[in-house]
Amino acid sequence: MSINYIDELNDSQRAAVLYDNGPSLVIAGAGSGKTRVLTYKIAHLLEVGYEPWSILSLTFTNKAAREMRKRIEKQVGERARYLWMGTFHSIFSRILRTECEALGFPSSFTIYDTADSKSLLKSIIGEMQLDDKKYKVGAVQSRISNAKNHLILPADYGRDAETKQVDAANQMSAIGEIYSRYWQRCRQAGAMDFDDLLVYTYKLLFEHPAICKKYNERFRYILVDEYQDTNFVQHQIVQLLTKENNNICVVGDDAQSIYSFRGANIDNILKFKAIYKEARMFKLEQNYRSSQNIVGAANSLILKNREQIRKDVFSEKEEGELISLDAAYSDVEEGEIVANHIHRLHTREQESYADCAILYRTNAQSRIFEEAFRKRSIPYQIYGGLSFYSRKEIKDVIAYFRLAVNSADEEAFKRIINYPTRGIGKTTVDKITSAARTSQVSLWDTITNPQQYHLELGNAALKKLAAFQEMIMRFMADLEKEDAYTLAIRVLKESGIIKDMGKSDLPENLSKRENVEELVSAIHDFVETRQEEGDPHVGLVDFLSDVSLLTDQDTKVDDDVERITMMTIHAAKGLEFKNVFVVGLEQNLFPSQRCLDSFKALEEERRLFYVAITRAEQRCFLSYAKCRFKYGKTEFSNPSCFIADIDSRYIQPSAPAGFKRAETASRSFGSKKSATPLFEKSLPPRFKKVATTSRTTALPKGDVEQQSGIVVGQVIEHERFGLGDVLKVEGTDENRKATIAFRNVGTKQLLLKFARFKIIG
DNA sequence: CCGATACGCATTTTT
DNA sequence: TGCGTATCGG
Repeated sequence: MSINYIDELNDSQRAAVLYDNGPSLVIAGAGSGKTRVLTYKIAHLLEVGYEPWSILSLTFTNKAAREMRKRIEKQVGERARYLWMGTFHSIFSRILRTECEALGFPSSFTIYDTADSKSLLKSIIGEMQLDDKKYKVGAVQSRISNAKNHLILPADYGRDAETKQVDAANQMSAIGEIYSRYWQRCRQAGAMDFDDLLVYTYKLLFEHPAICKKYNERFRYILVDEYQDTNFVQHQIVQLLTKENNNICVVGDDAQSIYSFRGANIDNILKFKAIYKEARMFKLEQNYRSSQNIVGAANSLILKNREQIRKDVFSEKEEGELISLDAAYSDVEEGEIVANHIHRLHTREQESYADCAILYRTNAQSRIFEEAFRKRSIPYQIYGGLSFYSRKEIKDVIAYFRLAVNSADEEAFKRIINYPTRGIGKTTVDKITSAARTSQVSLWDTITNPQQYHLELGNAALKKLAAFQEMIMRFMADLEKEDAYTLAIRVLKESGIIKDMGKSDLPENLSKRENVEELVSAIHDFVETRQEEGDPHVGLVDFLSDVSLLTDQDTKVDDDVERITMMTIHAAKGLEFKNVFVVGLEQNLFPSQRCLDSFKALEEERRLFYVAITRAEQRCFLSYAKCRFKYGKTEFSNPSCFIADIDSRYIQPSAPAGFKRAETASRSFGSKKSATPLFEKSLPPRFKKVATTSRTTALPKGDVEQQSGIVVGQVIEHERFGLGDVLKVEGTDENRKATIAFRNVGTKQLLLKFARFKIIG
């Protein structure tokens, strides 16, 4: 087996692949074959003598890791199995499981997900008797997470001047104390949250030179994908792991850094060469995905960003269609316009629905498109929303597993102590909690030795607790004996979950049962796969350590049916579609208004738009609405400033009839608005009701007649439906209605009393 | 312990 | 506006 580097790689890809002597930075423009380079590079390393287990490659998603492993398998076969390949979190949790005794953690430590960590923070805020209106759990959580990402531990937190200042400004000066307690409580519970997996890995390597050395010797070559999305602590860990061999290859695209709100630090990639002084830089600039027009448009857009590594992305594909730009009057009309486009593509161009994607800035925007598609029976699929593993029923079941594996797990305990209902109410739980706090032991220990920890409860309550405790003990006893699947079934039966869920046949209950069944079958699959791989005992412990790091992205969606994909732009990163619709291009939506005051944030939004456009292979459609229903109100806005950032020669100049008018109209409207920002809240004068029969001051009939005097053949411009031709006018006075054929929304009957429109001609 | 009702909040979310 | 959660009362 030999790799044909000449035929399968272009010059710059080949150079990046073959360079294996010291650190390198691969700047991979959108669609430039980044994964190809990574897989070939690993194949090359194997060919020149690296053992598979001495190569570590880190990704951000399980999906990316799986796909890469699959592709490498195709090239090098069996050996791919022994590569260290996975997400930062999964690889580090694996290391931590073997080494964490050095940190004072049990190897069976629990991983707290965001919900667990929120719940713990809530308890702490309550215990400290802080005002939970001032100390919002989410805000506190993100402050702590931010500190961890910057390796500021509780002991240093108060000392950090900037941190202190920010917290004081937000009237949350107790955050440091909350952080300390949270840190302590996680330790007591034998739990790490997602950030801890990184922080403790760093601590492990930094404070234990022998362990650091061991892993430096193990990993002789390290590759990191999506380097633009790494945060400070990830960057530090990578540095610790590479300090002996200095063999590192990072791949990324600064232009696609869109996760700074999660701590991603674009400087890691921008300043890579400052840290690894002798690093070689390779630029992959040929885009194999998109037409020349799309690449040109994206380039012209990103050129407006100041902070970036210059590159000349080019395409040798066909020139392709120009980018289409549609101005809609309202969010509803935008939905109709997009649906019309897709309908046209489907019937006239034989495009599959599966080749079309709607990309938006916020999840809330999906609804209008759903309605438009449903109306036309166009199949669609929405990505995002509640993930499988964060559903209540799934978390409840898993909490049983967690408590059996790690009895100190406080969040798991609280979740299931009275689920299914076993008569252990809030008062009892409060007593357990305070007894546990006083003695500094876990909730579990407290109910195991109630008298030792002064748990003052009635006999009935004690009896119920003992029964609960015995049940969990039975599961604990069999952790080693039984496989995950068998034990999971027993947990479901003996805990009474199955009985509880069988109680009602309400649709939501049915779906809960389905979900639990899906979980059980996932456990079954897990056990079988591991057994096939030669693992003699696959217990719940193993399942748990795997499942905590899974996300929605890992649950498969059946793609047998051809349907339109709808998702946020963030979710679309790394994907590609023949036809892409980027919608809601309005000021205050995209870019989001929270970004307008910060230069850095605005550039990130622009990168987000860049990511959106570069998902398209052949056609890219942009659209915006002049008004949009938001929080129960109609809000008006201007087209996104990003539209003007695209060189106009890439944009289809001749919009269909009506659009030009809309353009000019919105522009003149816009100039007014920017002069007086208050104005956007009120209804613009041109959309005053034509026929006003206000409740308080009813106009005389004659006036109504005159004002609502629209006649067949006229063209009107409606506030939400846009341009339309008057087909018919009937009825008198208050019941007067008109039938209007709107150009983009179809024919509608409007009661003139309520209709907001103006007569154009 | 559940249901009704009120209240507040409302980007993006790889792990 | 519309949802998810918090709280109170039966």
